[in-house]
Amino acid sequence: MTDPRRKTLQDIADAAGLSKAATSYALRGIRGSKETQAKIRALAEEMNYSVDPIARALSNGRSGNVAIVGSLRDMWRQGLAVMLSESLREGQLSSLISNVDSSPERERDVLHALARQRVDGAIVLPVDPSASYWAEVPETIRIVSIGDALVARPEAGCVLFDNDYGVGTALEHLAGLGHRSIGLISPSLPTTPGRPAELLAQDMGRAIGVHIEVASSPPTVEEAAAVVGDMLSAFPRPTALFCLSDSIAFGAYRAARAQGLSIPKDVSILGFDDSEMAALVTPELTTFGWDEQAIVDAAVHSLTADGDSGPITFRPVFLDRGSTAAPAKQ
Amino acid sequence: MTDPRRKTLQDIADAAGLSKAATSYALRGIRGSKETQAKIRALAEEMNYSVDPIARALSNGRSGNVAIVGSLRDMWRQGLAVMLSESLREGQLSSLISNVDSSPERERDVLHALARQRVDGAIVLPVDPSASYWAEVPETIRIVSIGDALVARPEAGCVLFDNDYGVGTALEHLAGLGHRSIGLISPSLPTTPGRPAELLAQDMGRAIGVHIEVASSPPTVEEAAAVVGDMLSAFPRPTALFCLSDSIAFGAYRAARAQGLSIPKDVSILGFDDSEMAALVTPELTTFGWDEQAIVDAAVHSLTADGDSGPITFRPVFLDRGSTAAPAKQ
DNA sequence: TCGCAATAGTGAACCGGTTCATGTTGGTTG
DNA sequence: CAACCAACATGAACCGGTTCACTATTGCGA
Repeated sequence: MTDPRRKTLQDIADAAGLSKAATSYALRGIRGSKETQAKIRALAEEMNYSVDPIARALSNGRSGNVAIVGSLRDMWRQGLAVMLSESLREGQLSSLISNVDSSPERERDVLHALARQRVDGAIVLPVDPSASYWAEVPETIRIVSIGDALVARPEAGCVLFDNDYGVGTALEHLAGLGHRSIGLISPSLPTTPGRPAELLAQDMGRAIGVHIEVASSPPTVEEAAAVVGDMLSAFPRPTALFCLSDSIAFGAYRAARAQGLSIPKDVSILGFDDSEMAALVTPELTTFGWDEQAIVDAAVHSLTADGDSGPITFRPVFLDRGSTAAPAKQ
Repeated sequence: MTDPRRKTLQDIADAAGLSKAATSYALRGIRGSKETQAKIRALAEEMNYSVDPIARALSNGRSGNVAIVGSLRDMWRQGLAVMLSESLREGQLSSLISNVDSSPERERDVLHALARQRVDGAIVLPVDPSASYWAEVPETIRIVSIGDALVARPEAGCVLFDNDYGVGTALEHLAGLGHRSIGLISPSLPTTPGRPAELLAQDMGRAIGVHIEVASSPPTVEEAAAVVGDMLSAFPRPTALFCLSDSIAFGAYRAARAQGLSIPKDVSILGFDDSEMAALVTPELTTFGWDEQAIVDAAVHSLTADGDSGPITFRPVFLDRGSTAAPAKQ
């Protein structure tokens, strides 16, 4: 591809002895006789022509780019982002990936940048689903959120998780083992009120007589270790930890070990997401798994399909491995 | 942002009572009096105007997009990709991330797609650095490769790893413990000849009287477990495994356990990359760490800086933890 | 044989910026 | 006072497609 100059539509038109317009239509199979279309296609192939996506974007208003925005510091979300971008590519869409850490400010900034970036849509793993800035993204940009519905943008598509089931199963499991004091560590913001999982857990805990203490932590092993460390130094400390992401659970492993607590004898740990590493730590992490590909497909479908197909909910699968047990007598 | 219609340059020009041209120059501070520039800037701010990146791209030939291409299935590379995109964003560049798994065919396809995608440059973690398709990307697209130099494209920037040091240190360490038969599992292609790390290891092994058996594996825990499983079922089996990525090392953990081998008593395992999980598995993984941020900065700088600044080489840091020991008497 | 619709193809306008070649000022200088 | 040079500002062309409104053919049924 020594690329002396990119071929343009005009070049093809000239070679075919047709007008630019006819060539454009033919290439897209919109008008013109079958023979003309075939001829033009062959010619384009032969001359190694391909439409300039930028020119097309300027002309018809769609860039073919989709933004993927979220807190992409833990491995599960990073993996999901990569899967999303792959799925989008199959639909001829490019993906612009932006990590916003766990910061709502960065989320807001990235969204504003998006508005001028001319993306056709966005798939988001929202940091703050209740923020008002979601309404500030132009309606022309279609949004699909994963994990939480965007309150300020009810028309956005969403792919939800069955928190009722997940939290219910987790609490039943732990309560069934005899735990009465559970720490819940969530990757969401401490300031965000009314996040389903936490509230749900507290309600359910109250119903079955289990005390639930809530904390939040950035979703990296290191930072979670610090948060969990604090929680475990309290007295009396919780006998079980329900971590809403595997990365946080791994941080809990580290914190527990740093304090000389053995898992699951001294403290039970429950994760969420079933990352690649869950079955590899010792003891193996009890966690919840997903069908990630199905989640990805649902999100992409919801973004690209015509009618908006209401929220879709996925139910996690409980994977009982080795990191929970009955609490030691205290 | 109810966005009745995006503001255009013409709107600003009209509001300012100036021509489109003058407005364009003023906004970019290229021409016009300081007062005019300030006035226009203020007006643009006030009217919530921002240039349409697509129109600009069409006009001046640069899209402001950079592609990040590589085998992004292991956590270390995924993390690196996210860091790269963040660093690029600080330079006002958007990043298009494409995973090509470990497949040279997909790498080629993605590169071809890139050529028509109008990216300004690409940062690649090459799957097959010796492939000829690297030369097929138009010269107008600047390329920086991380990890290996692209033989077919000598003018590309590159950020290299000090394989001499890494492999040397690893072999010395293992040989020093008494290992005489080492398995080397690399994430690169089995078909790719002359990859530095493997050849180096074999040369060095020969020099110090250690047998080195080479295998390659996709960089996911699961797939690596299969490859290592085969290696460990051979007789006599290697007493130590040098895995060229942590993900592969974790796969080796799984394979060793599946065969009832204890680490490091029955088999020593050495990783590479010092992922977040390395210190969390049991026993803690002995591995090599990087200054990822420095690598990212070097790559981005090499892509955006004016002169091309020759290859930069990073030296890994040996992190001796608990996954290696002297081999058991056989 | 006529009339009419469907089909093939065309020139020109448009998307929203950048840039070039060309005015138009005002102030300095011989 | 004419001549000249900055410094500013401008109209028009351009980037490479899409699309609209319109003309020239064709084929078909009445």
